[in-house]
Amino acid sequence: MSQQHGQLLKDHGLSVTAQRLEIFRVVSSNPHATADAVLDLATESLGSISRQSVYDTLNTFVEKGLLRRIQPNGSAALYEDRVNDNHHHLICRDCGIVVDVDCAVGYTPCLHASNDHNFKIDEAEVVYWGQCPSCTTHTTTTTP
Amino acid sequence: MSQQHGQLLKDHGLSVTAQRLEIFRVVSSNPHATADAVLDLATESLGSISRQSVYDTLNTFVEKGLLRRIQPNGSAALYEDRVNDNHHHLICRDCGIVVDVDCAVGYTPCLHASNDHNFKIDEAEVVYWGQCPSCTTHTTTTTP
DNA sequence: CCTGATTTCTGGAGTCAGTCAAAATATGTA
DNA sequence: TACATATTTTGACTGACTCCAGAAATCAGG
Repeated sequence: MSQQHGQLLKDHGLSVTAQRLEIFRVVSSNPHATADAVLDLATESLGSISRQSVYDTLNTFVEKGLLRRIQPNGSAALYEDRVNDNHHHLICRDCGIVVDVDCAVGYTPCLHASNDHNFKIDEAEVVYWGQCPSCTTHTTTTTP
Repeated sequence: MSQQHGQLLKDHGLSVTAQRLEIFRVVSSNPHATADAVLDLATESLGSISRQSVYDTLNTFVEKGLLRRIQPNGSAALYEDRVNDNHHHLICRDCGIVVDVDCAVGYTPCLHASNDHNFKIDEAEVVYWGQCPSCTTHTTTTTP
């Protein structure tokens, strides 16, 4: 498993280090984790790792396409390892929880704008905003 | 014109102030402006206005449905006054320009997630990322 | 196993987007 | 015009990064 991750890093021209392997592992097993959460989790298992390394590594991974970064409503950035399917996100306006949803129709319909204005479009970002089940029940009315 | 805006504010139960009128005017004539841009522009024409008022007013307007807020991945929130049609956005990764696009199919198809996880979805925000025509010609390769 | 290159650590400074709380001021209605 | 309410100002403050730079540690190729 780490074996595979190591290979993945090499394939992307990155040297293999304990920190990188661990960060990748943490994000894989904790989708939608913040940088801070990654720092905590990696510190736990690794003994210690610097905040700077976490940010550096996360950024490198996003650049190389190993991870995907999502940044909802002003909250901290979240990282996930599902990079090769085009799935979208459902975000609760109240508690901020993020849930994956597969692409509405399956065949990336969202990649086609009605008029592309001659842009070279490479990604369609879709965010569904709403209220999650638990926030719905907690608040009888909307916002008091 | 400001006359109309004043009425609009009253219709939504808001008192009419110079700041609000100006902020509304600025957003109307500068669609996709950030809060900071609004602050700058309003300061220019008004002489002075506080950062706080800009944020307060923008939030109030969004709540009242006078403005729409879009929050693309990784950028500051943008504001626009087209609130009654469901249109989407095209953003250039290089220069950051934002262009409106009408909804792909016309009948808000994006409002249906493949699985809504019992969320009460109230909005689907779609952002197409790519490279605008002028940035495409300026850069022969991607990023040097 | 050596060596050069890459990565990590440390710690501090700086930025950006947005928020807080209390005091000062303006608005609109009686 | 007075007054209660709504709005704005002020200025500090927060969280989440980002950048810097030098030293230490680690990695990978020969």
